[in-house]
Amino acid sequence: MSRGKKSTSRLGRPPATDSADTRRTILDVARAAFADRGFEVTTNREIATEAGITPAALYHYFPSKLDLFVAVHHDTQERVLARFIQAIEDVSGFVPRLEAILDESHRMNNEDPSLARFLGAVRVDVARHPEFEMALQVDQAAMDTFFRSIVDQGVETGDVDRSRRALVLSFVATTLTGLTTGQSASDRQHALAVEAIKAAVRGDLVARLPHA
Amino acid sequence: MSRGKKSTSRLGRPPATDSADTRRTILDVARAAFADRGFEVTTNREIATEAGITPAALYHYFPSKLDLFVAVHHDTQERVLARFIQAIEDVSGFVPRLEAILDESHRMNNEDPSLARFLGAVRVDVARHPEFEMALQVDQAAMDTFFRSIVDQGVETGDVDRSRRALVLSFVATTLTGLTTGQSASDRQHALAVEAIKAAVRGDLVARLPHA
Amino acid sequence: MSRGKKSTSRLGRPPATDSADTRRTILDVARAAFADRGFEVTTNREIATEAGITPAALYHYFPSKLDLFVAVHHDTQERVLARFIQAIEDVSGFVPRLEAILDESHRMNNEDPSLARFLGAVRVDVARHPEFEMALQVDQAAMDTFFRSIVDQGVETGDVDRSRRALVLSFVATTLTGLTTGQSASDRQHALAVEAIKAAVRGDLVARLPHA
Amino acid sequence: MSRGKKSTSRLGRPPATDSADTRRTILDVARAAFADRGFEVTTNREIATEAGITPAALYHYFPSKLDLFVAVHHDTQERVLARFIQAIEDVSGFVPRLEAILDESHRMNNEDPSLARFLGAVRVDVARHPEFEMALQVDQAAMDTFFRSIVDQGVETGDVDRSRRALVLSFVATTLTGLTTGQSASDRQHALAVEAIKAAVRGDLVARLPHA
DNA sequence: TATGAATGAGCCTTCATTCAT
DNA sequence: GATGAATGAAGGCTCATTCAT
Repeated sequence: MSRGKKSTSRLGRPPATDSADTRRTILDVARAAFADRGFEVTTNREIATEAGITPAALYHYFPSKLDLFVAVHHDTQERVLARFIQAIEDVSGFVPRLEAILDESHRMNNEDPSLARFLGAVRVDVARHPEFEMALQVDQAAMDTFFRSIVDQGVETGDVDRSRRALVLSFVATTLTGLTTGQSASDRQHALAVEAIKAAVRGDLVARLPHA
Repeated sequence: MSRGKKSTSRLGRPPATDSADTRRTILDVARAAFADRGFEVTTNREIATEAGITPAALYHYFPSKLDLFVAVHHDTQERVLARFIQAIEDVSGFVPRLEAILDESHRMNNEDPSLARFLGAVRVDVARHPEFEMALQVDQAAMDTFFRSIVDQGVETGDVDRSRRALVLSFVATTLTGLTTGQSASDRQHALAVEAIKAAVRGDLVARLPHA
Repeated sequence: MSRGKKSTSRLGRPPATDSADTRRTILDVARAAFADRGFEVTTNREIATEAGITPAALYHYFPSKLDLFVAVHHDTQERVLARFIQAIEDVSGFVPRLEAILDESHRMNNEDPSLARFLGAVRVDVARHPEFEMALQVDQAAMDTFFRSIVDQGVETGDVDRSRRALVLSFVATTLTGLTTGQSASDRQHALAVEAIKAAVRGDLVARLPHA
Repeated sequence: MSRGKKSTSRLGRPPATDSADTRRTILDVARAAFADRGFEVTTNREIATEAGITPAALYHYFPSKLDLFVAVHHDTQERVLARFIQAIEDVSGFVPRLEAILDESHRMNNEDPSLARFLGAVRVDVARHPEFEMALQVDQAAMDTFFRSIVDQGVETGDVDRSRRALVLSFVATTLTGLTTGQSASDRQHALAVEAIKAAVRGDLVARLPHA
């Protein structure tokens, strides 16, 4: 992620740098930092250093720390959503689709754990900084809409009972929050959690009520 | 929340009680603050003001902000665990017990939402402050042990397939994290999420796979 | 102005200090600094150092740099106005009163040049920071009222022609601005300027129009 | 204020003229900015943006912000002085000349208020930045010399009493400082102040001392 | 037990300036 | 002649913490 030569940087424009590259690097580095340590604890200096620049240079790309956070959120949300959409493209039926999403989720967590972790962290940071809500709600809404549509299609195809629409939606939200917030540390842990959710959705997590 | 007037009479309650009161107040106030805003964003001044004292006075009760946080964690964990233990006392069978825990969880969220919210927030704060890990792991372990024992008993009674022990444990962890982190804002939302988890555990969240 | 022992200060409350004293010192030191260098150029660190404390300690007394500035303005305005009022107490007639004010002005400039210089500097800083206007206007109004009343009394006693009320007021304002902004550096220069204004008011600055 | 489109034809105005235009624009824009907000508060970016270029481009015309300020001062002083000199060309006698200067001053304030305001602001900025003193003193001296010569001629023609030379000079300085610093905001206010000064010089600002 | 005065470290941000292009 | 990317220095302010009282 960093710029290679560490302390050789001097005043003025550095030779042979691409602005877009630097922006991308900042976004990636910041996502990881925000995911790991949250908005408050992450400092501009940390992000900058990891991106191979100075804190002041950050302001060349983003007008403030909050704006950077919002940009990271937008970027991440967009990427994750694109993957989800692509994952269910050739899949039909509610349960298969949810499973496809969970699998894709696991695949992404494998490639770059900071994606899911960041999205999990956002929930917390938003709760702690009510000002964020407004700035992020546009992106947030896109994801909500996606899941709503999955469930709604399940209702239409008969997979999900109409009366259980809200229930299922709540389950998806709760479960995905738990997955991103608590279980994305190790690959094995994440895989296990994904399998557990799948089993629960299929209805065979525990033995078929032997008490009844 | 604020402390009563100090009695000037020589007889009566010993001063020690006053001190214990203040400590209790600080703990309660701090739990709410940490739950709402997290460790970083919450300032000593806020806690102190809400407890009716000055920031400096905090240091008579806890040697540092971190120690206060740990104390709050210990206190909260203890109280929640006690409620959980009591909730399953007269219940047998894995699913009924899990349901009892979920119900108790909902009841507690109703009485004092800061309990669950704090426990949800801890997970995040610990991840963000590696120093916390060591200090909290003793308390954390107690809760883990509790859930492990629930599942293990389920295995023994045959409710939980032995091969699925880890899976079920992961499900409980994921699900409870999601519940405390994401769904404890409104009572209705929390109730719905609890019902959703119960349905999933019972295996009738969605229609019995018509595709199969 | 400063606290004596320079680098002996350590953490915690310093022994034997009076809060009111420190506040007074800050006010005095800040007045001089703002007068000399203006609001922008003066740093909290400079003020603090000259007052024998750290920049952070400033915030124990004033919530922000702007509030400190406003407090200095209030304090200075109050002191100067009190002196002016006292100076004209036993004097009657417009010209004698204006002369009394000019003399008092000179005396004050001699005792503590920062008083007048600060008031001169304020005009500039307000023009440069429109946000200040609101904060200072209450104090400003008191001084304006004072001068207006002097002129108005002159009108009543017949010293000032009713039709020239605005003209005289403008002269006083222009002249006093010039005095505080431009001529308060050296005592001799200030004295000369005061005499010049007096002569102009008396009408014998230059020879009685020999051209006419 | 903005620069015309660069002509791409090989014939026509040499590029040097374009450059001179830009320089002129910068000077004008900077004068207004420095006059309004002073040296400190005005940023290179503001000046550049208003001149239609980038901050870095400023450095092709002036080696530093301070040099730009000095250049603006030189330019402004020169222009104002030229107008003053021209204003008194056909006028003789001290009072008439001073009145001519005041009138011209008012006319200039009407045409471009930034001229007078800048000169008023300089006094303050110089006091706040001792480094300026040396750089500006050459220009400053020209203006001083001009006023000195006016007064000296008054002495020679008998309009000004020889013993009052310094007094009159001080009056002119005080009064002009007050005019530029405090009264150049509105045209009406400026006009009134000019009339007030004239009246004072003529000796009929207030009624002829009835107390004497 | 509690307060009030103070510190030191650190944060976000701004700004004049530099240099490769 | 001009831009865009970057730096280093500094500034206002906040905060956990300390210590005399």
